[in-house]
Amino acid sequence: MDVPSSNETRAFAEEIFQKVEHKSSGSNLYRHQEEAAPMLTRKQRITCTLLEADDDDAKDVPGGSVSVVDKDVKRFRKRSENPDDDDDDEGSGSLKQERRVKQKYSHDKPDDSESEEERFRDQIEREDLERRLREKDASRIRKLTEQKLSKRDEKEAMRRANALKDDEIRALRNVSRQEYLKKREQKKLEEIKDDIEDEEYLFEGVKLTEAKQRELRYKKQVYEVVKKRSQVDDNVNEYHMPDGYDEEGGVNQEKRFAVALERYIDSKDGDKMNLFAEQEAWEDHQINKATLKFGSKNKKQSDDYNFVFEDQIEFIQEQVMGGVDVDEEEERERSIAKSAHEKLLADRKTLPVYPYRESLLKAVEDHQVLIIVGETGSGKTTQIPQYLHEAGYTKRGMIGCTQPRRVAAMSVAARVSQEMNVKLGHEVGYAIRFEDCTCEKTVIKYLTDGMLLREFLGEPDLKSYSVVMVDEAHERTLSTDLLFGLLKQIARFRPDIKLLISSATLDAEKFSDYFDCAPIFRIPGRRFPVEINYTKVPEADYLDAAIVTALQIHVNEPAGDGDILVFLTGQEEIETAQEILKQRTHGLGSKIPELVICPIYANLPTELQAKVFEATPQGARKVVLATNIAETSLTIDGIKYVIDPGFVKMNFYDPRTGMESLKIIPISKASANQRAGRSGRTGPGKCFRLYTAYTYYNELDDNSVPEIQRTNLANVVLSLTSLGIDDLLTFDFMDPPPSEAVLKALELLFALGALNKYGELTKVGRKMAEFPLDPMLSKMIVASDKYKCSDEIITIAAMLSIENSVFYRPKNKQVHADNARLNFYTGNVGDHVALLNVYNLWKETNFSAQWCYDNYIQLRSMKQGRDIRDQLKGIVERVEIELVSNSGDLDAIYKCITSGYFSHSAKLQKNGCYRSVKHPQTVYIHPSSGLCEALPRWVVYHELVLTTKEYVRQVSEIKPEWLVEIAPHYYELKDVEDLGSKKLPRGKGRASKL
DNA sequence: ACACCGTAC
Repeated sequence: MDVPSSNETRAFAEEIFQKVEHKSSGSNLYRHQEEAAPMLTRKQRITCTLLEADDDDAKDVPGGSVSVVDKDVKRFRKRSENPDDDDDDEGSGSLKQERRVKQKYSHDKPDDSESEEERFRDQIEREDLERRLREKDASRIRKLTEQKLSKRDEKEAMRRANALKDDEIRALRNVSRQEYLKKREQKKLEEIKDDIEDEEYLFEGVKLTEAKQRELRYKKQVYEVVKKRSQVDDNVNEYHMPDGYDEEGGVNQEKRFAVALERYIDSKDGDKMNLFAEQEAWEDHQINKATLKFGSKNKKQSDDYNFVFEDQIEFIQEQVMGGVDVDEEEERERSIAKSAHEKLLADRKTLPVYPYRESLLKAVEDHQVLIIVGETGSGKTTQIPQYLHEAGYTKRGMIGCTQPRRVAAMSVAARVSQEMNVKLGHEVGYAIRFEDCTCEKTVIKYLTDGMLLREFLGEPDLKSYSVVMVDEAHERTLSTDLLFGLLKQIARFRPDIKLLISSATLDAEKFSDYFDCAPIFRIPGRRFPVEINYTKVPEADYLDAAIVTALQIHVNEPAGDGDILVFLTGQEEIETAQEILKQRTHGLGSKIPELVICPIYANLPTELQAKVFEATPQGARKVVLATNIAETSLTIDGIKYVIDPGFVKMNFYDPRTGMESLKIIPISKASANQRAGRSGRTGPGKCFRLYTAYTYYNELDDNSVPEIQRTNLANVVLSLTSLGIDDLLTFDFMDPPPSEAVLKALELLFALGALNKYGELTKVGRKMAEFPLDPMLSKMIVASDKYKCSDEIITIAAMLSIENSVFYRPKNKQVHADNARLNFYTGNVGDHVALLNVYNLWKETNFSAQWCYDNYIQLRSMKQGRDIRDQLKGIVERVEIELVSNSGDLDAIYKCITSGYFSHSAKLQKNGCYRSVKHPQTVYIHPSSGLCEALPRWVVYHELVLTTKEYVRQVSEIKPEWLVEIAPHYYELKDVEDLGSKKLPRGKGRASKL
């Protein structure tokens, strides 16, 4: 190959240029003229030579091909003949300004004392500066021109691609699609054959690298498979080649050929690499599918999967790293590595974070708090704790790394334990609710952020930790936000503890500001390019637009090249979209390839969720209709297209009314980028945003409202109070919650008896803080001691914490599901007792899965409920509440519920709606409740949610006199005495003293 | 006439 590419030359030249400029700036230049001047000239000469090598562009640079030194001399001669002629050059504004400054500077010096030589030197300096500025302008212009050119190329490529699509559409109309596909496939086949022959000829007698050999083998395999299929299989629909290489015809062949040659030599040209990587990824994919299809399906699959996975990692590395030395060395290292573990170690070195190991350790050494910014896949979560361990930080205590999700904590811990070649739960462990997989030996501990928060309660200085890393901090969960405040606090009196805040966002300055200007350490990520498309005009109906877009992609893009992911807002919307898609694809029949529709949302039963992870059948395409669950919580392989309508359903809590509202709101820019990124996980992807670019740049917020500002804080306030933080209004939150919400929480805790009038924790409050539940539920459990029904109450508490996912109600079987649910309401009981019945009946069947299935109950939620119940049982014993059962006395249970929920009372009105007592407001019983038709006079409810109406959910009937009996500090007799009268109670009289 | 996500010693 010839000299460095033009890009490289230019970059080098610019770099030198900057150094020169830096060196010459300021007064230094004048103080060390003798030193500086010759150096300048030499460096300039190098720059110039380099620019000359870059011949195409050099012509655009004024004077670029003329030797600087010669020019200088000429210009000086001219100047010395005509020293006052200063206006022959037309500089930019900044140039002129700089010149003026310079002149002023030289005027400051007394003119008469200046020797001729000094003036000469000064002039050279000035000329130098001018020339440099001019060159800078030139390079900017050059860059702009390049950009323009590449844009033009892009347009051209797009035009060609569109022309092809038109072709395809025409083919669809005129010829039968089958015929068209067949033809195209044959053409493809010929192309592959040519390609293989070409390469074989080219590489004849050359010793090939292993990768190259494999590549050739793949190509042959592909050829065989395709040939076989085109001979045997008449159903072309099931399989055809992707469009990717039709677009550029012969030119592209050349490119591919060139790339094949340069592959291990020239890695600078990103586009070529992408093109190749895409093709290779496709080939790998196809071969894998072909081999999988003929192999046994149930076993050995994991091995095959691993094999492919590694190959994919390999090709990712080539994209990121490239370069002849590194690659071959790696190749050697890999082929030498025999055991799986050695391979893991080799993989570790290929992660983007690896080159930063030393500087990272240095930074951690020098600073107590460090903000780490790195894209997903940079290896920060798995590698950094290991580096710190290797550097000896674990001698003083554990390294804790928090994750917002349980699965993440578990899987990362498993991966790291493999890499370190230790058993999971020994040196490397994880801690999540219900599962503590650590021991005394544990030095690296992955845990959920909520879990670390709980650990704070038992160990307020976290002395067993030497390093705490808060991962995925940009997600700003309630727990991470609290951890920020607490960690910042302990960092002050524990100078030995190190804090790492890791985030994927570019908004790291905010984190840095919060942690007293902590330094930001950036690790470049590894990612495939994602092409982003906006709509031209705003779309009125995003659901319809999403469906149309999905079908467009399905028809226009080659089948088998990647699946589609659509972000919708909720279960109902997903079900609607599913039906419409089914209808439309059914209407098209066999004209288009098969479209597999996979819904996914958190409340979908596990068996149905699994469908989304199954491999897409050959020749078909999967379209995944997902809620926000696909944004962060789960990753689906094979997604190439993302459709983003730009909306999300979010929960907002209004502390004034105590009402939660589920609102569909536009997403944030951060969210939009996260969604787009889901398409570029395993190869180049495309994202279709169903809103305009203007909307994105001008109407979307940068980040979503952090959870702490839109949630009920009762639990948070109780936890913090039990940590001894009593002044919550001045607590150092990164984004403080509205003070109204804090006050509301304090008010509630006071009413529940958890705090005294000085805001201090009471005995009851201390007990309540032990429970990982809402304070109202905790109070209910604490009160059960008095009513002797703790056994039932902890079941109800456990069931209420999973309330929304107990009953499964699919759209097409709503009637069946509703009938099944009625069985639990026999005896006209409230929702609380119905939940108790569900649990007890399930327990009687010995926790049968079949029983759940028969009764439209979610097994997953029930299991979770059982776990929570077991945990509560343990805590109940510890806080010395007697565990007794009193199943006969339902009134005791209702009274117990009232002890926690007296503030959530509502009274029936004449027209069938309810009016909440404390903050007068019209509410309705949620249609899912068993009491929505019975309409009892007085009820307590678990929660108040605004969806389409103000609904109260999980309702039980109570007697009004209980309110006064149980909460005399909250209700007076006159609040409930108008029991018999039909008159509406006046709002004025009901407000009570606190 | 109806439900986003995730999490808690």
